Amino acid sequence: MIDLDATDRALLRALAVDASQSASALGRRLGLSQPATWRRIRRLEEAGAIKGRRLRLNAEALGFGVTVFLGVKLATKGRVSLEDFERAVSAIPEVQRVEHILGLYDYRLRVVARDIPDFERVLRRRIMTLPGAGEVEANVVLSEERRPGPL
Amino acid sequence: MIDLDATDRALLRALAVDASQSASALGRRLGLSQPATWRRIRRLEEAGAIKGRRLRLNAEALGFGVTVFLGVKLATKGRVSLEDFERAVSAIPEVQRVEHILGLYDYRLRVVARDIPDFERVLRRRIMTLPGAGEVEANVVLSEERRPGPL
DNA sequence: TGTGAAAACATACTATA
DNA sequence: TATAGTATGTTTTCACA
Repeated sequence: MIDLDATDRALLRALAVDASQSASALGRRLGLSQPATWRRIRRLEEAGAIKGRRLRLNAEALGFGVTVFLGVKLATKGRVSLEDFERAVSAIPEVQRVEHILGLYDYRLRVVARDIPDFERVLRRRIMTLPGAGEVEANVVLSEERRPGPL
Repeated sequence: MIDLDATDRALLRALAVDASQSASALGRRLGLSQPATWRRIRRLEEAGAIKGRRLRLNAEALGFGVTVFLGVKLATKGRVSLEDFERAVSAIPEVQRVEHILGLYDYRLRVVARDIPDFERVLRRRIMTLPGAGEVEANVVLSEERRPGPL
């Protein structure tokens, strides 16, 4: 585990909200020079605290208006079946996230589709045919809010 | 809805995986000049296809080893109670995502905590006391894979 | 689209605690 | 030893012809 001082935490908090801020702008707000800020960011990357930068896409604007969470229960739960399931599910482009969880369902999948008929196609042709897939529960996402998290 | 040509889609796909690529490096791979690449990215931002850039943090390395999904059923479901609930839940720093969904539960919350005792504290002091919160189901996340999604 | 100024990144070197 | 600052080269961004 990496331990951070207050400045590192402030940096991560600021970058978690908007990663397209310059080191000099960030440093100015924290009372740090541009190279000092840059070095801290680099150190956090090397230490593994920062895994990378991702684009936040607007799925709706790109024609993917339907997001659904699927709870999937496996019929058989050996080590092999988990790996088979994960491999097969990773090959479905509409699956945006695969969560292996503890509870009533074994996996939670975040699936993005153009519309409801498109989602039905994915569900019937892709999800229901997954190796080992048993019971499936679907939850349509009405709205969603992302927050920076603790720190 | 924005419509994209094949080059735009290739750009978004590449940036969705790693947003810290320069316009010149991206353009080189796509057979595009640096300014042309840069202008396309800018156009996609202005059109709203790109909402921003986020940092991918390593929660475990930062001492937040426990991620739990909570399904929350509201006791009363008027318009006011939804807004009250959402406002109150947004004030909890450990809540990383709030999903309003259709199904057995009304909301799904992604909660990040340092460890299980820390999670219990959040659950008892913060979640159970939310206005209108009824039944709560918890699913500990064992592992997780993020994928670029369709496009 | 290509060019060039302005900005940001990245590194060397020095100072300070 | 660890992290700050100043100075400076390099790359990227971004506007304009």
